[in-house]
Amino acid sequence: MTKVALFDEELQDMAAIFKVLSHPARLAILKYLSETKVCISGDISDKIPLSRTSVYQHLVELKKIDLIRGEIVGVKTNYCLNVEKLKMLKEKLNLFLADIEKCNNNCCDIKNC
Amino acid sequence: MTKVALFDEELQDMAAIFKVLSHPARLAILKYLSETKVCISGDISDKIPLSRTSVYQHLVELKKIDLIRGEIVGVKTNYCLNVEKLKMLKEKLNLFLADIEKCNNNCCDIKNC
DNA sequence: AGTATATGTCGTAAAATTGCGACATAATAT
DNA sequence: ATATTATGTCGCAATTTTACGACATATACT
Repeated sequence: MTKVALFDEELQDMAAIFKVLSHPARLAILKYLSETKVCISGDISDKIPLSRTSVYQHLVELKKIDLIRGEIVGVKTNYCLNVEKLKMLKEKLNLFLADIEKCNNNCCDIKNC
Repeated sequence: MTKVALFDEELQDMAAIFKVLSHPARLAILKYLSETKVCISGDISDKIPLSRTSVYQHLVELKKIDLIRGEIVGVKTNYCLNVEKLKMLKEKLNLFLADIEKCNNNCCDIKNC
C-alpha cells in the first residue's frame, strides 16, 4: 500500500535517514552512547523506559544504517557510536536542507517567504 | 501503547521534527516549493505520485510544525515554504547531532569510535 | 555437567501512518 | 441561481511501527 518507492531515490534515501532518527528512544540511545565514557553494553535498557527487547529492536534500527556498531565481548556486547557515519549523515542532511533553503518564492505576503 | 511521552521533552521534540521529514512525499513537497518561482497552490498533487487527498494530508503535517504556510486567494491556496522556520530547524538538528558527535568512547576496536 | 547471565529471535497485540474515495464547503464564472 | 472548480474534512482499509513476553543460544562460572 505504501507508495514510497515511487519517489526519487534521493528523497527515499533522505526520508529513511530521518525515519531512523524519528523516535525518542533511538535518539536517547545515541545520546547515551555519546555520553558514556565507555561503550556500555545492553544495560542501555536500564537507562531507557522500555523493555530490553524493545531497546534491542531500536538498536537494530540504528545498526541497519550503521550509526552504531556492536562488538561482542564474551557474553556481552559493547555498542558504540559510529561517529564517522554520524558526521556523514549530518552533512548529508545539511546539504539537503540547505538546498531547499535556497527558496526564491515571492508570491505570499508571508514575511519569510 | 506508545511510550514516547516517557522520554525527555527535548528528545520528543527532536524526534517529532525528524518524523515530519521522514516521508519522501513531504520532502518532495518541500523541494517542489523551493524550486517553483511562485508559491503554487494545490497542483502540487500533479507533481507527486499521490492522490490530491493524500498530498493534502502531507501538507497538513508540514503546516503543523509551521514549515509551510498557506495563503488563501480566492478559491486557491498558495502554499509556500517558511524559510525562516526551515533554517531554525536545520540549526536545531545540527546542534543536536553535533552534541552527540562529541563522543569520547574508547572501548571498541572500531576505527571511528 | 549444570547454572547463571547476556544477547538474540519470533510471534503477536496495540497503535500509528499511509492512501484514498466520498462528501462538504466556499469562491468564481455563466 | 446554478454550475464549476479548488480546497478541506471524514471515515475506512492496508500497512507499518511499537512494545513486549516467551523461547533459543551462547559464554562464563562453579
